[in-house]
Amino acid sequence: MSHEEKKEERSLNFLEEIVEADLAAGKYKSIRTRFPPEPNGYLHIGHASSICLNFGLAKKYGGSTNLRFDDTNPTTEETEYVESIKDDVRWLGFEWENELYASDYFEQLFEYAVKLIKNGLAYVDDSSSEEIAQQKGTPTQPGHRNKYADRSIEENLQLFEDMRAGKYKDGEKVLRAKIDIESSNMLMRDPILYRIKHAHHHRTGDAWCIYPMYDFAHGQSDSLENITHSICTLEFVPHREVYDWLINKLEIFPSKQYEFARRNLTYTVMSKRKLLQLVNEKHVSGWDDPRMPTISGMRRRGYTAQSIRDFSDRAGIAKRDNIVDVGLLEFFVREDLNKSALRRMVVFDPVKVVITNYTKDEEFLKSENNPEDPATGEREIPFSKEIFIEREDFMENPPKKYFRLAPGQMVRLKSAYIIKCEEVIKDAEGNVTELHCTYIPESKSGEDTSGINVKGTLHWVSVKHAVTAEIRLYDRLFKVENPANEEGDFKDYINPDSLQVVKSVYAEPALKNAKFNEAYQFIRKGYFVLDKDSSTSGMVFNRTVGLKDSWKPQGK
RNA sequence: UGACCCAUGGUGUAACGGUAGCACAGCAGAUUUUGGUUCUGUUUGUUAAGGUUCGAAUCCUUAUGGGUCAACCA
Repeated sequence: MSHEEKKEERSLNFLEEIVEADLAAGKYKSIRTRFPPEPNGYLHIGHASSICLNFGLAKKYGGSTNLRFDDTNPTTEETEYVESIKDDVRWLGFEWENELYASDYFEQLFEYAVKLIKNGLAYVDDSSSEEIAQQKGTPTQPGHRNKYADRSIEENLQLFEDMRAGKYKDGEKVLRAKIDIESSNMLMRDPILYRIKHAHHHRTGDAWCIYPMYDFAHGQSDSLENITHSICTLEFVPHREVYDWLINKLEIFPSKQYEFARRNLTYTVMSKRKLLQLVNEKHVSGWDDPRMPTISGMRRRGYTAQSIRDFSDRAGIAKRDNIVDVGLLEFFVREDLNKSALRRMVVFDPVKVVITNYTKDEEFLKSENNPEDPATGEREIPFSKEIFIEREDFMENPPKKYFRLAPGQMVRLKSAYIIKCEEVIKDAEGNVTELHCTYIPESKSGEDTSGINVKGTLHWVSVKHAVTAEIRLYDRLFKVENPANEEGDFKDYINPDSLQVVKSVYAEPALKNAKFNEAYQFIRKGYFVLDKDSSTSGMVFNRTVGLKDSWKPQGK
């Protein structure tokens, strides 16, 4: 029996295995992870995977997670990004143990550098950027040291102090670790530890004019925070050798780095550099454009935190390159929204239906707010002699399995009556302008005694009661699955039809009370949320995702 | 002509020397006052060649393919 139970459990990913082994071996009493964004852009769905991974791991094994901003490059980093990142992590549903900054450690890092110099493991190099690159060799050719590598400890100490004191201009000197200039790992060829940048830092202001490089900040910050498992993406694999070397020489807490493959998604790009380009060159309206794969864009689009967490969990992690079908993400939003979205009827492209035998002025019909959740109750929908239906829900010459309206055919109007199309009215050009129908009074929804069975059910809106709204329909941002892999500029593959705006759609009056952050399902159309561009003069809805549509017009 | 990482259906991810499974997608059907939901069934896979073993997706070797590394970015 316990055997059966075990088989039901989801197996561990490779990081969970490492953590369990470490815990079992008594290596740590509890684990500590960190999420270390650089505040130079907005978080995207790839980061969400990392967030879910780091916070999820700590949560699962009773540890904690720090939010640490990797802010060692003052020229690209801004407070605006810090705030958006904090918002996004909170919105995703995670709480950090401590809010920390690599810049908190600048003084400590400086002392670490001094220690290396005193031990003859770092030196000040006066070479230019080009010279250093040239002397470093190539991946297939070893590098060679220059004369500065032979400077005395005393001289190095003095020079490094002078760098800090601002005696030199940007680029005049750097501090380098003395590791192995001939290593097959280029990152071990005396990597730069500190560079001079007379730049204003978003937190330390003008206190410093030298800033540590990633390799001399990240591992040390991990160590200072007693991070047990420092999880990063694959491109940092070669950095691990430097990471370990520095921790070893500095004799500080031995944090360990583990790498996993970053999450890629089809029909979008996932690098901050590319996303920044889309924003700066106005291909999108901003970082939170609903077409962007950013957390803020997806939130505005109507994605729920739950669906993103489910996605990250289900997609899993491993060490091989991957590109997940965006359809998986859409599956999880639909799954979540189906349970929670309030149903409303909205006609996007109307054609008028006149119910010729309807004699009442109007009546109010009841309809469930969400068939998946009876607790949401019912609402009233006004019905009258003239209604709108979707233009695509009528065909004069329908194909075989067309369940909608056609001359002489009957359909059910959702939560109302069955109607029959009697006459098609056209203008001079032959366009359908009106449909004249009759209704079956005994077919009223909920009290149908007509005995008539129809295959199709349409959504509709009473003409004189309709309210209008603007809707924004989004499609994939790029025309190809992996724009980053295509020839030439990735921007050449932008989908010109990724946004379709319909200025005026017709909705049932209940939609007038739509609230922000509440999901709606426009019946037979898709899931929508109110956009922040809405005002008292008009509502604007974003389509989060369409409904799954298994109808194939071409039958056969 | 280097080093390192990786290779399981269309996609993602399991199987830890012993029946290749799960999710999405696809296909077929049932139910349905949303062509939605729900339910049922189903197609498709271990990069290749050797070796070790009673037994290999798993271990070894080689090949092939993909990725990463030559920012004073992270």
